[in-house]
Amino acid sequence: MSDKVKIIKPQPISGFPEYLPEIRRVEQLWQDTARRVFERYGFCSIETPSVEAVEVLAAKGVVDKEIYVLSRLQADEDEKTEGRLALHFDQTVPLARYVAQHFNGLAFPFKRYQMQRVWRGDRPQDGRFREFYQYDVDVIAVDNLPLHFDAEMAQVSYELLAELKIAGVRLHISNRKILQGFMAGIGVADAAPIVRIMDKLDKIGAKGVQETLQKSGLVNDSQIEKCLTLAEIQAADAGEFQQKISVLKIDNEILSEGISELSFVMDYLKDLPSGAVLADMSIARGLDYYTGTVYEGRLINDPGFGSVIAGGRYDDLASSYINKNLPGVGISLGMTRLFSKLLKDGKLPALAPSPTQVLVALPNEEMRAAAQAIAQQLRARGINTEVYHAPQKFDRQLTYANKKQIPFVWFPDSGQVKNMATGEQVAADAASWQAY
RNA sequence: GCGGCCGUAGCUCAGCGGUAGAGCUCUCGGUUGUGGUCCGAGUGGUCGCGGGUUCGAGCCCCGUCGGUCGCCCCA
Repeated sequence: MSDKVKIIKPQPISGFPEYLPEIRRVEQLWQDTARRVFERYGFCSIETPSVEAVEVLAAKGVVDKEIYVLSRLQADEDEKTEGRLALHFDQTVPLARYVAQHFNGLAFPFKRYQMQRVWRGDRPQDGRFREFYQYDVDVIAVDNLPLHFDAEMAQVSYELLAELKIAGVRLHISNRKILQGFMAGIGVADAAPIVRIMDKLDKIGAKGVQETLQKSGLVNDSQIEKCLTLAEIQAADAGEFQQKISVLKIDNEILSEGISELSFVMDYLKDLPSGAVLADMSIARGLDYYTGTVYEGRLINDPGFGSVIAGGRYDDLASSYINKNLPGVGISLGMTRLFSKLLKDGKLPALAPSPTQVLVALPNEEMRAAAQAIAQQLRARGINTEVYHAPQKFDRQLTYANKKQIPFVWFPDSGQVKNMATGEQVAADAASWQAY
């Protein structure tokens, strides 16, 4: 109580999410689950610094307007130009740098997962943050990386979502070579801008894509028709995909290669539940460096929300940092985006704000040692236990347990345990008591 | 970076020229140290900030900052 102290009004920083304990516990549950699933497939964990040298981040010619540069509040002029550091905007570039740097210390194919925050200076929006978690899974090999890994990425992603009981996400898969070969086959020189428009198919519809392409003036009507035909191809399995794409009748070597690769991947995934993955020719993520398989996870019921998973295969990932040929394939799960969506829709599991299972009540100061002894016995048996901090009236202590949703309260004076959900109270022994 | 909407209590919002409100939260109480439900009472706001119009501004005008939605781009 002072009118002299200047209060700095606490307020959230847009684009930098933070949660109450009960929500954070769900986030932790996601992380624990992801770790278990990734390790089940033999991926090991690495962690890289939050910052990289600006020149490392910029090596792939990424737009730098979204990169946060790090500087001290009072930096000398020469520090501002030399050896600048910036927050990483993804985990693929740091991985490439890491692999190049530790090349001799790693066994290949190198399978790693990485669950860190990344930063982008983009304008925040629904589902778009400036600081967010990505769970990245990648495999990097020397010279040759078997296609099985491309399928494994989809499999791991699916398995994680299933384990988290997240329904409504579908992984769309394509292959960059198909678009590339197709564009060459119909006589388009610069595919990128056209592909970017085709990518909006699910958002603006076939008509929207057609009109946008017409307005762009980059392609003629006959080409537009072919582009639309291609973009609208979706298939649940390899057989359906080959049947649908064969009607295009475009002869191009790269196109054929892409078709065969995508068929292989889809065939490998045939045992996943139907609807889990979908071959989809309209997707066009990461035009800059993906060279083969590309993935994009979208919400089935809200396609306009944006992608929650993105990834793909890239040849020579680390060529900017080492003179080796290191092909890789990886997938990045945009967990903060997905998390915020489920939170908003009320679809996250409801957890208590505290991990405490038993609150040992404190009747009076004389009982403190006895309360502590009970708590230690329970903790030794793996039960999360806390002792109430002060000898207050029991209604205060119970209110505390109630607010933290602690399921059991132990009364050391009577030697009884109260089940907060049922109100039932029974005698118990800390050496053998079971919660349920 | 460019356009539309919005800033009132801790939270969600009502009030749209004339004494600043509701619900939820929070605190206390409803005798016997036993919570949640229910009932009662109470705390809490220079109405984002600065200027202007007016007898009078939360309300109208200008500016500014912040938020939000869409576009670009992306997880």
